Amino acid sequence: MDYNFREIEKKWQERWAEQQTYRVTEDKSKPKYYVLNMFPYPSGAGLHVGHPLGYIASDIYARYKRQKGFNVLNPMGYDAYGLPAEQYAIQTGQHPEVTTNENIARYREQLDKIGFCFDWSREVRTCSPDYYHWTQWAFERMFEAFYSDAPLPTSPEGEENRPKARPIEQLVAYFEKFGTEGLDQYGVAGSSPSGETEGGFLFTAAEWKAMDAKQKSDTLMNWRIAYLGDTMVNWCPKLGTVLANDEVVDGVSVRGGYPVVQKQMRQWCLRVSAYAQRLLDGLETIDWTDSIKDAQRNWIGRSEGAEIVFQVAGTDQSFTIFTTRADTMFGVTFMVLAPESELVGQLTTAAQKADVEAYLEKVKARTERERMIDKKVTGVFTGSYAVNPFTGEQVPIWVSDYVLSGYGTGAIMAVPAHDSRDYAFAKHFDLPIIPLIEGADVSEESYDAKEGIVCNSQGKDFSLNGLTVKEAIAATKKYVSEKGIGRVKVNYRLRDAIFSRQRYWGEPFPVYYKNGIPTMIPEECLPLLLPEVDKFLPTETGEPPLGNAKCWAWNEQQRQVVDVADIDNENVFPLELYTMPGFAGSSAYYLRYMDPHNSQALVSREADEYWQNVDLYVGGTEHATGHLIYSRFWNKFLFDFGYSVKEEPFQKLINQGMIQGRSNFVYRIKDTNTFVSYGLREQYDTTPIHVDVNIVQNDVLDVEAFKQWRPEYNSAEFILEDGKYVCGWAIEKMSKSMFNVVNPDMIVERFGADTLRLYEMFLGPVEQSKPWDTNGIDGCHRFLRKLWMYAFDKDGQLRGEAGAAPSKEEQKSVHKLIKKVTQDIEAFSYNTSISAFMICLNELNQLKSANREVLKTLVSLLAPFCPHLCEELWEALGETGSVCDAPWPTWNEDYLKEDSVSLTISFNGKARFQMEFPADADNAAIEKAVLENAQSAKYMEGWQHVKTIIVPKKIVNIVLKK
RNA sequence: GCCGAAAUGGUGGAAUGGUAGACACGAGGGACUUAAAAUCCCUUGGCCGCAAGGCUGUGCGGGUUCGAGUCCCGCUUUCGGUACCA
Repeated sequence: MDYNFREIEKKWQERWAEQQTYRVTEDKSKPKYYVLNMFPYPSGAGLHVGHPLGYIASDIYARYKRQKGFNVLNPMGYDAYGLPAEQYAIQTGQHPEVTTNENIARYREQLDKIGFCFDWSREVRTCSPDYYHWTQWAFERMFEAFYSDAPLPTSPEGEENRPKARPIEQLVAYFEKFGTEGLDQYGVAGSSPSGETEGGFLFTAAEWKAMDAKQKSDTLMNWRIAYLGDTMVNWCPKLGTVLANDEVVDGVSVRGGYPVVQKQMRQWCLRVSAYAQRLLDGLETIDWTDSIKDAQRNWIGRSEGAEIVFQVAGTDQSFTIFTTRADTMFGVTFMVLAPESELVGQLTTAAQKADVEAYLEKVKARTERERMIDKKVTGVFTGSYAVNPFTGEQVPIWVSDYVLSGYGTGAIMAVPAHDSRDYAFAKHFDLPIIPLIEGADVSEESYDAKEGIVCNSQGKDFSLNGLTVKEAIAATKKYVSEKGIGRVKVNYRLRDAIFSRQRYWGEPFPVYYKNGIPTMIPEECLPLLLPEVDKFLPTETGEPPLGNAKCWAWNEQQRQVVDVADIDNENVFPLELYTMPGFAGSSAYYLRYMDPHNSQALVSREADEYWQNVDLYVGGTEHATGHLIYSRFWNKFLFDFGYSVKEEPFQKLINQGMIQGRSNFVYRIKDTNTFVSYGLREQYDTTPIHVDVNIVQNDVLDVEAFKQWRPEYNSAEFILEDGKYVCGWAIEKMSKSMFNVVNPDMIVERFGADTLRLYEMFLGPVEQSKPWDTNGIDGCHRFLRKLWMYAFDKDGQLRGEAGAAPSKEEQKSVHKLIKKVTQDIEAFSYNTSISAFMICLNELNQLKSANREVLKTLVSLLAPFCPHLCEELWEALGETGSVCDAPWPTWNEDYLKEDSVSLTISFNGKARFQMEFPADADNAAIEKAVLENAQSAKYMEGWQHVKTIIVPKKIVNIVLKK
């Protein structure tokens, strides 16, 4: 009887479904363990062998933990909103929901064939109203919140004294009482800074009270966590929508590759920046790789510096700059404003007006892409001068696009001697360069390093000369604060997330505009369903696709969605036409899995307290600065209001590597239909052509299949080597156009799911990117067949005597395996543990072993990797229940002890020969024996013995000298 | 530019500072078989040698150490991330 994987896998997949083997409930008698994969976007192309890599890795860990006695939550779902389905809808008129459902069905079918232990009863889809109900709900909660470092005087008793999000009513009450007076001291996060150096956005309680509803609404937008703001956005004209920074790569959209331009637009935003410090601090508490943590740290971009106020010469106007190099105040030779800065208009003199305006026009016309490719120095003088508060000197104020409006204050002091960008600018416009560090040569380039001794820095009542850069920075900060010409300031690179998209296929905002005031749909009326539209394109007037919806207005009185034609009715108001971005639905899905069918809350308190947070999260590094930041932010927000019990959502993170494709090539002789084998191609003038890897085996082309592959190759002729056509190969991205896509279904059909699972893990470390090469899969398949033959004889009878005890050698081999596999799984080193299985089985076969106890242990250990086969063997062994509940074996060190040890004897570090010693021999005895050994004498002849180093159980090194 | 990861046979990859190349693929040879499939055995980093054995070898150059693929310093290359962040 052979190993019939097709029958076995079908049988067990059916049985698991029938018996709901992987269904999990909140069982308080067991410790919990939460394993999560980043849920997939169900694309039309289906899965290729690269996709399940992470799922298999986490599935193995989930099964292992279950066997260890944990109650394991391992759910799966779909990130179902997205551009491809919508683009497809625009082209074909097919509703995105239809395509999405089809794709999901296909994904599910493919996933089911691989034998995952997902609890499908907990499946979530971001596009399902039960689900996006809670996405909308969270948005409303963020709208009704602001962020402050400390409670306000108007906060109720018992309000937590830590930086957190709080109900907006507290801020409103504060305005009622104090206006913006003194608001600064509570560290309130707002997009329009209320600090005294900024000016412009201060109001008294009386002024607040005098505001009408619209003005109050507009004002509060500056503090809400979810707010409407005018921001520069990445606008993709071709897609007709804005995109997040992580949706734009090299100035083009990730989806579709269309050009992206900068544009000022009124958008919904999330005040992620308020959480910058906590997002940074939280990294210390979680178990992620340093590379991902670093990526997030860089993205958040904390920098400590100072804000310093400069007066504009001849006026009473002033403006503030941010610098991390306060020590270079004496080297400031000009100032630069960002083109978008409001100051540009204020500071441009009449004489310079035309030049400045021309420059602004030019800058505006440049796309992000052009700016990135062409970094030549440009700028224009405003005509105004700023006064250096340290020296009283006047320096010109310029405008240039190398200064960004969104960072710091949108204005800088330029120190060309010690900043390479300022240096390039100064050289281009011939502005002075003053070196401030002893020995720094700035004739060719700037000296940017923050080290050295400061010079040329003597002011009226203040000198930095002789100090190190570090000391000088500190001294300047102190001076600036004391003199009231600035303050110490921490800046973050992290921006608020732009939260609206001009698309159809996304969560609708639960917002209507009541006389122009954005108003939330009452919580109890959620979810607000995505309306039907006839066209998925923007409207003729350029509004987003939801503008095509007929039934898209809100009747406040009836509390329901009504026809837009009713808008004349005084109770009917237009609904928001924007939809939410992709990351909206993927930001809190891990919480929903805990309690997916709850219609009263995102997650019940009880379920949340049981499951806490994700213990092991598996996914690709590409989400380092997108999803993994948004999710952490979102969860922290929910944590602040007690909706989530843990501040960090993902305790441990494993990043699986990418599976690259391995393409094959045939070589066509130019202008013929003759193909020459790889080894002979040099003799001809050939063109390499991609050939479908599925008709190539071990780099040998199936010539007949090739002729059938495409009509033009019907009459192809071949020049063979050794009777074979050998193909060339290369490692490339796995993609249809390279004909190197390997489909997991095909592998499952040919070798079985257990072989696929084993091989994907055997390929190399989970975290590492590696090419897929089907060639090696035989080895894994062979191992499973050998295991089958270990279990059964030719007649299909279980080998070995029932109840027979394993021999000492068998025990030793098996316990070695238990130890190795257990330790390797804990370290996610699956490839080496699979090797250990192979070694163990070879040892057992050497021993002519046939023992059911041994088999039972092997099956228990292999079950996480190859569940179908192990279920079959488990059943054959007469065990009841599923093998996923087989207790994890433990090893006994006694079996691993050796009677004797073989030591390598080396001389001056060079290994020469082996000697056997009793396991309990002491070092003195070993040294004596080695030195007296005849072989040793040979190597020691003419040398003098210095010392002997003995590494227990490994090596004896004799150190000699002449 | 900056940050991060990596570099080991024909290939994927193993090696708590202790015999480099485990395990697997591929290749070569052999056994069984009418044949094929399957299975089993041997060889397989390079060089020298009939052999015993020797030399050499983990991207490059130094260093620490009795001993370095592993640690330190300086490079090269590749891959990821990020980019006028003052």
